[in-house]
Amino acid sequence: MGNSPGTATKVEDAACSDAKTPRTERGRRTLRKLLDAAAEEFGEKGFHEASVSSITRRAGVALGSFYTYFDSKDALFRALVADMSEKVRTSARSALHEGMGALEIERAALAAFLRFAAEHKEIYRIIDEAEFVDPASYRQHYETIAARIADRLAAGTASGEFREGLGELEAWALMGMNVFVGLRYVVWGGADKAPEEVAAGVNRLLAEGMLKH
Amino acid sequence: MGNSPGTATKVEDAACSDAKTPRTERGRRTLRKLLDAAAEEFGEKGFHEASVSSITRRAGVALGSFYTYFDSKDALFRALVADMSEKVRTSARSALHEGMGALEIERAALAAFLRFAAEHKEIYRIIDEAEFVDPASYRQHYETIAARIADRLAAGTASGEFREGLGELEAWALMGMNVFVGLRYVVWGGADKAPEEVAAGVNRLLAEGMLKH
DNA sequence: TTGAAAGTTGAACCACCTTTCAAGTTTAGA
DNA sequence: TCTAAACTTGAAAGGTGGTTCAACTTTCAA
Repeated sequence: MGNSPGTATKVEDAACSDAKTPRTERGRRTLRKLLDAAAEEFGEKGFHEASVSSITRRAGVALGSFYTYFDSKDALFRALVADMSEKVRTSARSALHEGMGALEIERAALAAFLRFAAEHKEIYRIIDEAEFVDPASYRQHYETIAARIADRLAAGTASGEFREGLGELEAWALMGMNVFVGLRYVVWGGADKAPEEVAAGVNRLLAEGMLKH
Repeated sequence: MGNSPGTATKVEDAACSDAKTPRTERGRRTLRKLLDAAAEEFGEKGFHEASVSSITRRAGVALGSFYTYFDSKDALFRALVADMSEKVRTSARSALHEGMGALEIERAALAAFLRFAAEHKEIYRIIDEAEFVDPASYRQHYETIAARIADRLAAGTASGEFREGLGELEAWALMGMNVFVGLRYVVWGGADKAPEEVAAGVNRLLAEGMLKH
């Protein structure tokens, strides 16, 4: 998965809520192998088709070792959702810089999300399946993102760039656009459109709407 | 489920692709009981938590009878997805009338979809789960709807109401908005906002965008 | 009325997978 | 070096639930 040291730490942090924290270097390596194997396995097969034995086989550890680190298959999935959810938020935030205009911020956040999704197509399947495996995290994932978008919209209104009346509804609408164009042009691909092109198109819709003139 | 005769026929039609068509009146009644029970069961529990025996119990028929009508649990689910997908499209189309403006059409279509979702909250879970159980129908469902939206946008441009440059990307963005506001304000509810209010908010975003003035 | 086709029934079969466990190996610190 | 804790191992327990099947009942047309 090619983690930078920074994000690697994050994975372990997020996972620790459900994982039994390893105390040795060997333990940390095994936990990491399990998490990486699980991300691949769940991404390819989905939760129910994926099996613990197949995950341990992929990770190259014994079946029984799994239960040294996780209480259950469910617990592993929850740890993964928490981790992916955190990564999505981080990727968008890292694209924002001082001095950007409100509209520019929305374009940059979407472009960053799309680039992230291109490298981690599993997120869609993992987040989507959380609706069934772990509804609470599913809901929290989207509510957290919507809240962050709503904050950005309010800031845009405060700075005089956005009109009045942009609230939760508009945040959800924007989030829905972003998720769906990511599904269509990044996950389903077809190399149809580049992330920047998609982000620009959505941005224009946000700025001008659809009416003539 | 309170089917009008029209939609009831549709259910059977859609299901027939996978179901073994019953030849007697009694058979048609049993098939219908199974489909209705399955919609409830899958909606409440999701595909994997739902069990064939629980569906037949709910329908009041013997376990073995299930296999008179469907080859497998998967086949039943596919029949249900086809049916639900058709119903969603029908509900939006039925809200459109002659002489409506292009923007008005979008508002009416969204409002109709939201009202439909309010009465059939199962659609979200069933369509969403198709991503894992039957990926081809999942994809087809959204591609079909996006194509229909794109047609409406093109018509709006042709009539001079919408600007140039509205294509597939904008159709997917619009669809994403509609799906997500439906999830937030209808499926998750909270009686927070009425369908018409949601549709009006999204419509304004479509018309004016977010910029000041 | 009658018999062949359609439909019903539920116990049993079976394949699959999560989880446990007791015995063995490695690690880390004193 | 030595030992207690951490970690590993894979066979097997235990459960679940989809699917089959052979005996039985109902329907329908001739």
